[in-house]
Amino acid sequence: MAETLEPFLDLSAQGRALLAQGVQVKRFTRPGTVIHKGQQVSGAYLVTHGRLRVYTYSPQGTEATLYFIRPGETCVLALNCLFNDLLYPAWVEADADTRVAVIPGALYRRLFETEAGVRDMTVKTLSTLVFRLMDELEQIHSCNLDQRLARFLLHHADSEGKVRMTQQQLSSHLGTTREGIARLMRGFIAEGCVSTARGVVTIRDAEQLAGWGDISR
Amino acid sequence: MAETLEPFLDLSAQGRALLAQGVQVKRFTRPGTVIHKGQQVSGAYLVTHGRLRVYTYSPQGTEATLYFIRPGETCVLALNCLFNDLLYPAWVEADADTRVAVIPGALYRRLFETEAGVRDMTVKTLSTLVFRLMDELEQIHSCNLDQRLARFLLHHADSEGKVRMTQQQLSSHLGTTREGIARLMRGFIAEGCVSTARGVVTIRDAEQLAGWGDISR
DNA sequence: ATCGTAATGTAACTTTTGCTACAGATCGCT
DNA sequence: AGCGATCTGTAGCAAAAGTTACATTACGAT
Repeated sequence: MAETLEPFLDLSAQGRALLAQGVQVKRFTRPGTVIHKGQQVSGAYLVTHGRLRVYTYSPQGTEATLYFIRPGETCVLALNCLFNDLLYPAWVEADADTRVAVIPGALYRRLFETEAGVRDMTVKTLSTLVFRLMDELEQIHSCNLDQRLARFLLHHADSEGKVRMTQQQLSSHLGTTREGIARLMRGFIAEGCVSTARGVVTIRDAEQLAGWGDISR
Repeated sequence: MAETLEPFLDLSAQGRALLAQGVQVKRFTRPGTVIHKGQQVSGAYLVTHGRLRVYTYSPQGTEATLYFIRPGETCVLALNCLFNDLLYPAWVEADADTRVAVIPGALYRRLFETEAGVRDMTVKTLSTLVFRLMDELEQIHSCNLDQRLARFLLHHADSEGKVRMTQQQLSSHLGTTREGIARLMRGFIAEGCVSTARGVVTIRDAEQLAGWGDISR
């Protein structure tokens, strides 16, 4: 079980032994809640398979996805809570069938002290998130929704230029409404940048989409 | 010189010796640029006196303050850049006469490996920022400007309930325009929450300001 | 004391976004 | 094939915030 974590942590022999003792592997299926807001965090969460989704609710009740955690990634918020003795500030649910390795808090702290690999991973993870969040903030107050959506689509398209998400999901990601997304899509479609179908957006002209807002409209 | 850093870092004897060798103290006066965007980061910046201001420009040319660094705090972005070999993603200027201890990158990394105090400080600093940023993001898509301004004022008032900033500065902090701030102030003043003068906002009724948006208007 | 500069106050207008309310389309299931 | 559920498309109105433009007020320096 613990072997799957190796590639991410790069541990010494002692570290591996310690880890093997303490890790618990948990499984979650499709729409399963992993952590509630305000919950005590029991340890570091390392996703090995599947995907977790971290989100909050706005006072109006709409939810906004903060980010996903893919295999090999940890939940940074949980790390934060561990190191600062805080309660978890958001919700987490399984976005697919997911396996998570939970490293109990005390063990994680011990590993952090002794294992350079764990330290590196921790700092890198935190740093990456800081940059992601700052970028997000900058975008929010320097771009309009259309530019943010364009960027989001380009960023999340697969190799065939398809983004397999419903407009509802897109809107939660951008913290806006479904109607808003539909309206923007209409604009994109009118210019031939994009075509839509149920649950899929297909990028037709990435160039133009990337330059959206610089030129027309 | 290095002694002023002690309280923040809590070092062993070796650590102190190492630090004493390598630290440089730099001084900056009032409107002095400390770091440019895209610059290589030479080390960790620890402010001992005065205040630094970290900000970015939006494409429209308006600047938005990200945060301040007060005595005892370090520049998290610089830490980030150090650990991930990135270029600095914003601008920094001295907001007052400021003294900064610069711990060169290599030295900082060495201290990080050997000194628990430095590790703690690093992780705590990063974590704190992550929370601050997330809170900011959440606020942005769940509060209107009036609520954000109210909160900002309450948060930044001194012991006499005064916030010594121009409306221009307030607007950069919230990523909006000066006129917007003036408009909101008018609302606050009308309700008697606040009074304004050149360069100062004085909170008259903190209770009401805190509950802004829940009740009236 | 006066003059220039920076800060504030105001107002009308425009754009963007959110909200409400449907209508139509697509999918899976029985 | 029929039905319900989910997803998408549209439209109109309201609220929020940005834009432009200018008047007024405080401060500081000479």
